[in-house]
Amino acid sequence: MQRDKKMKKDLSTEQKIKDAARKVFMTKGFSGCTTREIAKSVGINVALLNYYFRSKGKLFELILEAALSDFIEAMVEVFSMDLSLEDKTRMLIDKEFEFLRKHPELPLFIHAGLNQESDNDFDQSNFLGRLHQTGIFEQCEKAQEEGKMRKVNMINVTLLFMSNCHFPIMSKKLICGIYQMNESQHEERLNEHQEIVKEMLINYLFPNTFKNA
Amino acid sequence: MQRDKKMKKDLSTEQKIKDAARKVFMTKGFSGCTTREIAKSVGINVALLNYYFRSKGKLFELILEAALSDFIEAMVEVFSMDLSLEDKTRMLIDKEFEFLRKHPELPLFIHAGLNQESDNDFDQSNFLGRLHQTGIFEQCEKAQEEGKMRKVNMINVTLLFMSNCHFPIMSKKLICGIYQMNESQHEERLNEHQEIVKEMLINYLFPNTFKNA
DNA sequence: ACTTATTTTAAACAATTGTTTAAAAAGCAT
DNA sequence: ATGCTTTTTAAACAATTGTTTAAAATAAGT
Repeated sequence: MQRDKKMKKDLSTEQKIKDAARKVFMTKGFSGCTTREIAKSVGINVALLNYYFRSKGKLFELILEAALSDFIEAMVEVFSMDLSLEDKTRMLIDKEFEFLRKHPELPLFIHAGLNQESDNDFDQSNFLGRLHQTGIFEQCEKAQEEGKMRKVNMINVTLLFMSNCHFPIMSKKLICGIYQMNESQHEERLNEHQEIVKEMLINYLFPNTFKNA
Repeated sequence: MQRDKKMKKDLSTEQKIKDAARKVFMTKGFSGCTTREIAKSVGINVALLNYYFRSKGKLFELILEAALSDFIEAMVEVFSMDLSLEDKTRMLIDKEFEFLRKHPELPLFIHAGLNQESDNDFDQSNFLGRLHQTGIFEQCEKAQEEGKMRKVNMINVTLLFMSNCHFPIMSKKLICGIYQMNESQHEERLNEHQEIVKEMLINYLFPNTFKNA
């Protein structure tokens, strides 16, 4: 009678395992760490890990799904606001940079994690549906018909946002390595980049509002 | 007397190992594969792998370094051409997309690989120096002083290019997962994105040459 | 042909892996 | 306290890991 039957306990152990697993998986990846490492960082026995979650793989899938959900939810939050598309653009980029500064390992973890998994059916959380519910697609479609927004496929719009927000964060080591920068120098570049991306994307997606550089 | 003493042999075994290691490391990452897996894919014994290269780690570093060099070299090639900055921009993006379509695992491999390593001193190949030799920095500086190019730090310029070329490739699984796309649909988005990125970056970096959308 | 150096292999090494088993400890109702 | 369930542990499992050793096969030099 594993869990699932009665769940009255304090939940703290299960949650502590998840937290530790998240931290370890994030920084080292699935095959880059061991179950014992995770257990040790919680202060529990290895067997307890398989007691709560059935296997290392199952635990990983859980963490990965949660990570995906986290960052889709950040988009949903902004899209649900009552703002113009230009303001949503600015807001999304700012929120994304802010969020990713706190969780810089997240993008790389997600992409590497998805590549590790064999099946790509992460439709369980219905991310597309959650995005649709915000009405962002209709808002864009309307703006595009009115000539206020450049007619670009929404998938490409998504790519533009994600490319310019996620990549600068995940490429930290590469960029610092090439340009021989330290942490604070990179931070400075990142801050400037945040403004660059905002201006560039708004200029490109809403060309009528800005006619000058 | 390992290697290094006399190297007259045909080299094919050593190269075959490198090729196989590159392929396996690329798709599965350092800790995602085993030395036996690599050896098997070459058709040799495991010990031979440690005979040519001293350890799994050493072999990995070699592959990673070569991968980094490969993609810096692609940039160097374009920067060395006798073209205007606008043309170099277009050329670089096209070459980058073309190159990455052939090696889609490369960016993720590099970023994940750099995170796995403890020391980030990959200055051995002197990437920055190679970039400087092309004269691209002077060309940009001159254009910026003449008001033909937006005054943006070269590190940010690098980030803009890499973000918009690398990320669309490495995010394939994520984007396909969210938007429920198959291979060919994704390919279509990618082709369109290539044009989008070209126009967007040129509009942003060289605002004088294009005043309209 | 003989000697020497290089390349390749089979086998073993000790350490670590994810997972399971069986028993102990802790909680909880009665 | 007594039973029962849930939580936690220690120990063991078989499989796999990277690496090494010692011997065999091949090539090269004379």
